[in-house]
Amino acid sequence: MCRESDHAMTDQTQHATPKKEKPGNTYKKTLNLPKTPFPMKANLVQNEPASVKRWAKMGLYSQLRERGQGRPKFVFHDGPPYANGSLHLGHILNKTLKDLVVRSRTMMGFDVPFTPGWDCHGLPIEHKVMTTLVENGKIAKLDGLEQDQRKSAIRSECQKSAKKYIKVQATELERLMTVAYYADPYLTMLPPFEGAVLETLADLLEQGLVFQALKPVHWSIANETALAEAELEYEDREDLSVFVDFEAEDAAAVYAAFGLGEAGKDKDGKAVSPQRTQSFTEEMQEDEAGETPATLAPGVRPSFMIWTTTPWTLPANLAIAVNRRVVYALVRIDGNVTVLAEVLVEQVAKAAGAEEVEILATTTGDRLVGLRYRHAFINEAPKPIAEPEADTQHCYTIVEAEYVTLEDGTGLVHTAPGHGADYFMTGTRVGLPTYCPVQADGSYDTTAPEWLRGMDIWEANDLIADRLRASGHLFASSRFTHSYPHDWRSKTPVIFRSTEQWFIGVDRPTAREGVSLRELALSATDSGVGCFPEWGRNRMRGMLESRADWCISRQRSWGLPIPAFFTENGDCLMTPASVRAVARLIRERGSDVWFKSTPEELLTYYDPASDPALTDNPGLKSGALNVGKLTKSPDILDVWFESGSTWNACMRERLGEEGSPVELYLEGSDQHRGWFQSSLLTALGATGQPPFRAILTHGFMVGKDGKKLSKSAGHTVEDLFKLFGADVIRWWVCSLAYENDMKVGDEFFKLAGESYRKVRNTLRCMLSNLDDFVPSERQAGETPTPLGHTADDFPPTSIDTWVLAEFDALETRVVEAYTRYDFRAVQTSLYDFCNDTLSAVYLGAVKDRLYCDAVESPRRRRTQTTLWNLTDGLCRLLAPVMPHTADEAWRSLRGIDPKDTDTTIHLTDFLSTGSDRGLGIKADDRWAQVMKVRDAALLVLEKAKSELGVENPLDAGIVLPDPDGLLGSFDSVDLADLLGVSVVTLDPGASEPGVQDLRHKAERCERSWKRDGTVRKRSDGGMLSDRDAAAVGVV
RNA sequence: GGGCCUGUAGCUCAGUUGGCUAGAGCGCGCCCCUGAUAAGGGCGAGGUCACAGGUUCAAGUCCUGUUAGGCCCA
Repeated sequence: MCRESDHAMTDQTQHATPKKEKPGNTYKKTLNLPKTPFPMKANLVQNEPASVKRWAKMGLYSQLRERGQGRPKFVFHDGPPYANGSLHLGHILNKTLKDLVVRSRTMMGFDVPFTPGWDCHGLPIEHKVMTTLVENGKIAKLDGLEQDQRKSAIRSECQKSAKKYIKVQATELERLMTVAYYADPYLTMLPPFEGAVLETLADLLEQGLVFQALKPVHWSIANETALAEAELEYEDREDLSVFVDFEAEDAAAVYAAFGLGEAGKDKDGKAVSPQRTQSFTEEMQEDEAGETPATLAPGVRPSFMIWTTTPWTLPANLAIAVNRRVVYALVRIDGNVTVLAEVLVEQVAKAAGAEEVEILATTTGDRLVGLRYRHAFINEAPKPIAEPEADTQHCYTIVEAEYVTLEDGTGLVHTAPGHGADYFMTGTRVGLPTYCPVQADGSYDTTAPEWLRGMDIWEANDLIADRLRASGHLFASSRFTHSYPHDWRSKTPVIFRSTEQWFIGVDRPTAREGVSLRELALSATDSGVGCFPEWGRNRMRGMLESRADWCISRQRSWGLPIPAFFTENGDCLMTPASVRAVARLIRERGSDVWFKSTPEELLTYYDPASDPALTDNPGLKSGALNVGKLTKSPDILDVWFESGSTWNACMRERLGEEGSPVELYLEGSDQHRGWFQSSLLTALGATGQPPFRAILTHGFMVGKDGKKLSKSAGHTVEDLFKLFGADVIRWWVCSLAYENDMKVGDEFFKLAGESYRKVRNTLRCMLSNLDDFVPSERQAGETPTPLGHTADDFPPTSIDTWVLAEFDALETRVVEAYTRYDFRAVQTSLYDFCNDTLSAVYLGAVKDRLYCDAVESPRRRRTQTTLWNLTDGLCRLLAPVMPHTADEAWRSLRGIDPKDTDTTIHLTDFLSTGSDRGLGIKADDRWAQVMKVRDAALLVLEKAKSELGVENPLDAGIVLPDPDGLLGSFDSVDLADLLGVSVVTLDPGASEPGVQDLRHKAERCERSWKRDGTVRKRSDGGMLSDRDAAAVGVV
């Protein structure tokens, strides 16, 4: 039926047949051959969950805390992942790195409490919940509810979703074998946490950093609500696009900017136009462009031409932006003299069907900055209703902005700070008000020109175009199809509309230091905070220098309410005391209380009479404040403010003063703008001190090709555990150069699996030679020196001493690497030690004495003592990386009963830590020289293989050159075993190692296969060396 | 488009303040062992240090530009 398997069977038989009986097997049973229950196959998929269960049963985390009493604390803190979906590789990376920190510092003698956290509020969850509600039709019911009830209903769904994913992620994280306080994580949606966040907000208010201002947000007219980026759907839409001329205020200044010192002439005084003779005069400025005769004398008032697809925003135009580096042309087009980007002249002329086009002069954008213009249909710059005192002196000026491009339009950008994020930034920078005459329902308010008031903006488009055409300001117009954002629910077009938002000002002085948050943050970044890697400092600085005020309000349901109240007159009540009062209530009842209680109830703990902050505000002065008439703010806090407050709401809340500052924040490099920064700003604002002593960043996972990882590609975390096991995944993470991008792919996990197996087999090899070994009671502490061996029994020249000293060096190197968070160095050091020092050198060398020496021979017992200590120490160094395997091997070493759930390596320290101090054995300095000789000898041996036909090193002897008499101090059997040969002789006169073919010179011991020169026929008839004869008990 | 970062053998990475014939592990090839055996060991072949300029007696290492990629902005 299955031919292939038949073949396979045949093959096996064929291979099996020629296997001949080796001579000497009669003595095999007299050897001490390796034996161990520690399996070669790890079977991590089954065994890891058993370990996880065992640690849970023993209460490892709480036992660690108990043991940590009195130890110095290492204050470490978890940045909260978002409670949405299950874990991905990025989480695995981040959480494994954190666990390496927790476990290594713990084993270095610190108490490292570590509370995991989750970011629970926010749009992604709310959006997902809303999508589900829309899909299953339940939304209709909710939309019929009163606002607070509707929000409460949505919030309860969101909470369910967050809880669900917290559970999913926590399970996965425990499966990853991270050690943390999973019994009581911090969740940003828990009442005490929420209360503490609001208290941080109160601290910032106290410092004068929190204020209200207008800011444009995506706005759905249909639903009268603000929308986030994720709630937009882009669809094609046809709009009216218009080219509009805005006349220059000072024509002479414009001509001067184009190098036309005297109007109509270039720098050389040459007339730019034959018709032009008259010099530019003040009177000329009064001329209307339309009145200038067809002669088109350049003396006419020039215009700045802009292009827009949203004519309805023109009433809010407050500036025109240019790019400093772009070349602009002064052009005569069909009777007008206008300014636009030189490279776009042809395109614009074509779009308008202009016939007469002449470039009169050119200049660069920087020459235009600062020129003033007149609005096409508004005489005096308007002020926002909410800010009647707004400063309008900088309106109607040419400004510069980086976003000006030459892709379409005119190279001059209509800038309405109230109607766009870019425009808003520009407006803020140059001091323009955030003017937005559009109301929530999409109609113009009373600050708009009379002919627009109350009108719907979409209707206004045509009206405005007509008006511009009539006044001669419309250069051209056309229908334009472009991709335009739409509300995901109503499918209607979205607009940018300015609304009142809350901000944390980064340039406002704190009451405490009198210095701005930006300055505080920059100086902390420069000196107060450590950065791993160091370039994080630069990156952070750059981001702090350019960042804008922090908008902390969101118009959503799933979050922590901003505890502001409004009076009937529109005055706002949000003082440190009022916020603390609400915080107290929220600590007791959670933020849901905000949506279920009246302002009066919410302010139960608030006493206006004793609030000093009210005295400055005439509208709120005690007596003037009628709590019963207040309304609640509908806004919630930006989730970044919540996570940015964890240093307080988690760390100080749980550890008190000991909880700050945190020693280390460890996240991906995207958090330079995210969590690192939000935490830094809130802490500096609230306390004046940075929340962390150092930040460590890692890079991102990329595909095999070095490109961004696609979301769907690769395995799920569950798959990874099943395919490779958590220890292998962790070993892989440990091997990464995490400061850069890291490539992922199955082959990398497989590779990690192979090197894991190497480590495992090395441990197994040592364990298998300790099967008959019982550590003695003689040495105190956790690392007994077995069976009568003390440090005195380890002469500096013995090979055991050498390897123990190598281990000491390894331990120092590894612990130091752990300290520097250089886990890659940890991994390579550990691997190299297993692969090279142990597997290739030491274990090969001591095989003979372990197998062939009499069981109780001091030499054999000394080596076992060494192996025991090596295994013990190595397991400890490996424990942070592979918690399961290290524990498994360590328990096997001590012969711990599998049913024993109380004993684990994870309650021990590194050997070099505190009382667990190692043997402190010192090896001979000349070992380095011996190892060099070894390398040279192996090379010669390799040559002998092909030249002499000596294939088995035990058939050879080696003559080592020893000009300095250095090797004489070493045991020649040690030297021979190190080379795997039968004998070593020293020759002071030789310069190169030499090989002796012993096959015909010396008999082969039937038991040890060595030809050491002492082999002869024994009383039992066998050919044995002296050592083997003694071991067997014959003469 | 801007800020920060990365590019050294097929793969993953070391290469301190510029001074080596540029290293290691994996993989690969050849060989040994069969008493760590679905293991173990030895030897060997692989590199114009992304590319192009420049500084210097000397550059993987410093400077400039180009190119490919990543993160964050725009």
